[in-house]
Formats: sequence, structure tokens, C-alpha cells
Amino acid sequence: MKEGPDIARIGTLIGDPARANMLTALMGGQALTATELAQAGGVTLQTASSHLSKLEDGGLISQRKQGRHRYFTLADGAAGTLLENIMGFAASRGHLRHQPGPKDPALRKARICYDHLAGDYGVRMLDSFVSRGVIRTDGENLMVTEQGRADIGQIGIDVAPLVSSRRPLCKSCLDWSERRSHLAGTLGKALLSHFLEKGWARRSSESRAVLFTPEGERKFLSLFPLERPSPEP
Amino acid sequence: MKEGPDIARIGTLIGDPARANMLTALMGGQALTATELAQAGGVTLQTASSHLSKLEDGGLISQRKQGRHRYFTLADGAAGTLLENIMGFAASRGHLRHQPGPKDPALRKARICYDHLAGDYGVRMLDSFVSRGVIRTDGENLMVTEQGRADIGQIGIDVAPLVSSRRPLCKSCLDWSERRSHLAGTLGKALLSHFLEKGWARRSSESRAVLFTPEGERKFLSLFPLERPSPEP
DNA sequence: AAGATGCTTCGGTTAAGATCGAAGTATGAA
DNA sequence: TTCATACTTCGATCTTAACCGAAGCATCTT
Repeated sequence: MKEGPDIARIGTLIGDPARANMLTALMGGQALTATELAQAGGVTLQTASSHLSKLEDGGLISQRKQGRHRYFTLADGAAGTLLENIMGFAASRGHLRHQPGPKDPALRKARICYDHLAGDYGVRMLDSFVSRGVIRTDGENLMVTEQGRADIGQIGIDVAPLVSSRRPLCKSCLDWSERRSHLAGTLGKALLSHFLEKGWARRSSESRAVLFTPEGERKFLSLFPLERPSPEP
Repeated sequence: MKEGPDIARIGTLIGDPARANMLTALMGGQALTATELAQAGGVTLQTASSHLSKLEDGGLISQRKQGRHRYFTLADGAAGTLLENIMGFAASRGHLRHQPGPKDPALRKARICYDHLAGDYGVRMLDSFVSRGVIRTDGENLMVTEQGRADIGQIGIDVAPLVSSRRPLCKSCLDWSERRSHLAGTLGKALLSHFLEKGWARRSSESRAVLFTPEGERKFLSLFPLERPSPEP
């Protein structure tokens, strides 16, 4: 009788606090072991193991055996995007777990959102692109302009190989701390990788924070100037 | 300690089968009473009332009192989009509630997805737009071309007023019965409204099916010809 | 081989919340 | 006023599943 996709199953999987915490931890983009995820979820290893197998059956995560460890990651980009969407929605309704934003100011400033940069710096980067005409926006969709390709090339990133993938090149992602959009998609991913490779910033070991070096910060800010505060919905 | 948006809360709301059924019913885009939603959810009125207040607290739905009725709708477009996303994801993982598609063939052929057309006809419409260059696609983002605006104008729809809104003009939405994309966004909404206004089709009273008249069907098919089966991921 | 580490499976307990009957409130009809 | 309809609130029951201790399996180290 009932028609359609089983959204309740996905909802149930995400609806348990321990599982939600594990998934949030996996949004960091790194593969984590069952033990690490148990800690992230705040449960014992036995309980975590049960949760992880449910998440895997549900297609949200996948695992890779390596020696006596099992490394878990989000199943794919679609799973990451789904979680981003839900986070954005939850934030838009004011459903925050503690108070208006992350307590840790570093997390508010710059953090990883699955595979791209979020937080104040992530929002600033997209704002700068839009105000300088590198990226054009049509409500929600984002497109790199012709001239924008050259600008991004100057940063040291070749746009061409990024479009081949089935993931979109640009995608806006609602930032829960800033309540504005930042840049996701393969370009967002490439930019973050670039910053990390150049040594401008590194990942925090305990959280999703991205820590810029003083020099990296200087370069970042000069690379992504803000003309004026651009009002965005 | 815990950072970020409370995705577990949203998950829990969607994770209950009765609530999921109610939300799916509301994806039809029409305002429904508590009694109707109780039936959709397969629970008594008391239980439904409890569910509805939880959904409202969570920001997924809103209500409007009218005499002794209370009409419930999805809170806004963002809520609809969220549910669409989750449906698409669930379908992509094969989480269907019964078997590979809707039992009702009419539902497979054409149905309402919140406010736009889905099913075989919905997919065909987008395919036709893409193959004729009315809409260009960049991975996931959709854009109406210059020439496309004129083509759509010929159908009788003025694109200009559709872009002002904060919702995107075009948006792809994964179709769970076809496993391909169809057209959402304000343009998708305008097209469906147009078909209904012109009397080419009408909504089914019991389900989300959209029933075309013989003449409406003829016009629809000639308006959205398929050059060749276009392979899409 | 023996021990340590990482993880899974099993079993019993417990807590959360979904459910509905019954009673209460609000609006409309007669 | 009286009755009917639409819905909410209260209270009690009952099912589901989250949880962890204990035991088992697999892999690495020594």
C-alpha cells in the first residue's frame, strides 16, 4: 500500500544521538576506527559496533578492513551532502545542540565540512568569489564564470579536471555557524586541499577545526578580499 | 561539548513511520486536516495530534486554524526540499517501502512532488529541456539558457518573475520511481501549475498521482519531445 | 605459542516514546 | 440551548531498541 522511498528508515538512522554524533564526526572526511567512533558517539564499543552495522546496512557509511582495524567513512558524496542538508535545515530552525554556535571559536572561524571549508572563512571565500564575479549565483545554483576560471587558475587550481566528475563543481552549503552559505562541490574540495597542501593551514587533531598559520592566514585574506558586506538570504 | 546543529532531532522526527507517512502526504503540497493526516499516518486522531505538534515544534510543518478545522502544510520550501533530498537518497540506496516502484502505475507515470511534476512525465520533461538546449546542466546545477527563456515563453510561461524569489529557478530532484532527475524549483512549480490551469491534467483525490486528459497528454508529449534516450547518471 | 588489541555477538535490563481509551475544549449547526 | 464535529490533553499500557557486561573471534606482537 505505502508508496515510495522509506524516508523513515533514513530518519531513524540519523535520529539516534549516538549515531548522529558518529556521522557528524565522519563529516570531517577522515576514515575513523570503531573505537574512535564509539568515543565520538559517547557509547561503549559494543554499542558502537551495533550502530555502525546499522548505518552500513542503511547505506550511510562503508567500512574498509585494514589489519585489525576497521576504518569507517561516509559511504559517498551523496551521504555527505545529505547530512549537510539536514544540518543546514536544523540550523535554520534553530535546532542547535548547545548555544547559538560552536563554543570553540576556532571552529566558528574555520572548520571542515565533509571535504570543504566552512565557518567564517568558508563563508568569506564564497562571498569574495561572488562579489568579484568569479562565481555567479542564481538563487541557489552557483556557476563559475569564464573570467572566474582564470582567477581560480591564478590561485594554482585548474578548474577543467574538476568538472568531469559526477559531483557538481560548485554547490552552496548552508553554514550553521554563520547562517550563510559557503562553497561545497569539487571546487570547494580542491580549494581546501590546496590550502592544506601549501601548508597554509592544518587540521586540528581533536575537532573539525582548521587551524591557519599566521602566514597562511595573511595569504588567505589577501586572496579573498571582501568588497563590502554582501547581503545574502 | 557537542558542537553544531541537532540533526538527531530532525532524524527522529522523520524516523517515525506514522510521521513519515504524514510528511509524505504533505509533499502533495495541499493543506490537510489533522483527521486526514491521521488516516495518512495510519494512526488514531489522538496519536496524530501528538505527532503533529512535535512536527510543528521541530519546524517541519505549520498550521492554520480555519473554523473548527486545522490545516497543516509543510513549513516552507526548505522543508519540502529536505524531504525530497531524503527521498532521493533513500531511493538511491534501494530503501523502498514495498517494491521497486509504486504499485499504482498512474503514480509512476506522473505525480506531484511537493509542488512540481515527478514520475515518468517529470523526467521526460527535464530530458527534453536538456536535449533541446533549453536547460544546460553542469553536473548537478541546472540553468535556463538565453534561448531557453524564449522557448519557455512560447509555452506560455514568463521566466522573469520566477527568478526574483529566494528559491532557485531550476533544481534537479532525484526521482525515486525513475531513478533519474526531474525538474524542481520555481520553474518546475510554474510548469505544473500551468498544466493544471490549462486543464491538461488534474490531481487525483486519493493519491499524489497527476491524471492527464487524452488531449492534455497529446499536448504534453508534443511540447516535450525526446530526441533520443539521453544517458544520465 | 602466548598475550594484547580491535572488534563483534549474545543476553538481559532498562528507558523512551508510540499507542489508544477516555475525558476535556473549541467551533459550528440545529 | 443542545447536539455534533474537530481536535487536544491526560493517563496507562506496551513495544522497541539503546545500552552494557561477558564471552567469542580475528589479527598483530613478542
